[in-house]
Amino acid sequence: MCSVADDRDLTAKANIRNAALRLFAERGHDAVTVREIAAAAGVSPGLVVHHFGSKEGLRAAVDAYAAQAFDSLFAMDGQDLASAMTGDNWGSVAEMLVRAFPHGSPLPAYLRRLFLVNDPAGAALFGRWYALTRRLLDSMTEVGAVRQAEDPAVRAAFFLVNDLALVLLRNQVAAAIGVDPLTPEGVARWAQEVTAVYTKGAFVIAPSEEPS
Amino acid sequence: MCSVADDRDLTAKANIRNAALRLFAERGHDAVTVREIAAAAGVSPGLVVHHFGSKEGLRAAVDAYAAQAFDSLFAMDGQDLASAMTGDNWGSVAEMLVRAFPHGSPLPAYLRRLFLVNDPAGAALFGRWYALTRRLLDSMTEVGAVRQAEDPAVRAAFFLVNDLALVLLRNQVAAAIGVDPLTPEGVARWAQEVTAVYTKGAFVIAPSEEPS
DNA sequence: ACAGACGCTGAACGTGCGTATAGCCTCTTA
DNA sequence: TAAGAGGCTATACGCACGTTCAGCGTCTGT
Repeated sequence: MCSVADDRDLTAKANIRNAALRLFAERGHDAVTVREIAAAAGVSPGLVVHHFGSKEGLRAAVDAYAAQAFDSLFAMDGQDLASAMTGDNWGSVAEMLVRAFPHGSPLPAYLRRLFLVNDPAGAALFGRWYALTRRLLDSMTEVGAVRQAEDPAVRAAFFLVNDLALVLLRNQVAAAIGVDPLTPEGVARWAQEVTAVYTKGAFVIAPSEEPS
Repeated sequence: MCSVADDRDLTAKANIRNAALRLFAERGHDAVTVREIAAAAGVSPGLVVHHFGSKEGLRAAVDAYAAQAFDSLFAMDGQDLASAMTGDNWGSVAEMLVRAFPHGSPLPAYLRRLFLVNDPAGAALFGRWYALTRRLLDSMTEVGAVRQAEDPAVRAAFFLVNDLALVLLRNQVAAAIGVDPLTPEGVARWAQEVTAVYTKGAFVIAPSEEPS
């Protein structure tokens, strides 16, 4: 019964969890061995299973820790919702991540793993964020900050997916445009162009447009 | 010296490669064993290494096969470039994938893995597609089909990344909107809304907009 | 001071992996 | 028909993995 000590994260147990989080994010669960995690945390392999029961238990603990970190973005997003509804800037998941996590944090990469491995935790996270995006867009539509969507479900998915794509393809985007998009400078440059497309559009309407 | 027989893909070697492609796409290279690939192909494990030298050799062969399949999309995109420049519909990577690969093809999932693992092949593919997107947008800008971008490099990355996101988050999007976006029906519904945003925009311009 | 618990280590165990090897069966070629 | 090559299998080997276990030091409560 140690329900008090797990908040104070200065212990070896926390070191193991942090090392595992970083290694899992970098290389994936299967490609990381318990011995590597132990070495990175400066402890023996036996201590890992002593604290977490098994490698799978460690994975669950890391998942829970990351999920808590990501859910803390919800509260922040709740108050961002009001400012976003003014419509004067683009409040995105990527911007939230940049503001919430310091440079070099393994959490964006861990988020990427969650989505790309079809992890149930990732699916649940996507579902919550999708519902949030949908509600946000509905609210903004009522206020008149965004146009009425032809297909609200798809548009909410489109917006969310575009934000997440910046996290998922961070490295490739950085190589393409020369700036890491998950840095303050990078996200600013990204947001400027995205806002332009989202407000003014990009394609010129063709003269032969079908009314349908 | 068997440089003739490797085109005719009815052999056990091709079966092994196809089984490996499917399993690699579904679960990742490391999570799949040579014994599983052999069982899926209906051969013995020894035959895998006999034909491909090692598991890494098999991986390279599968990579080359997939790269060839994806590069074949280039030619198709070359002739799509002309139709896309008319501006009457949204020619995207996702639409190309839907048209090029039958339902249940492992190639979209394999593409997802390529990007997930920071594979050099994935980085190269992204680079080529980015250059293509950039050129396409430049051409369309000259013709007047799209507005002049404030930041052309970022806008090209934004467009490409949005398309790829549909591939990367296919399952999550399917769960959210109720339709697999990589089916003809799904991509049609997706394209309609995306085209609407790309042409008319989504956000209403706020009265207090900073010029700067 | 003593006893129990806890954090932690180092060595060991069993398993499943990728790979090597020896040999079988079936074609082809002369 | 004899001989050789190549597709293919069965078995086994060595290794690295996750996990177990006996035991060490230290800290805490009585």
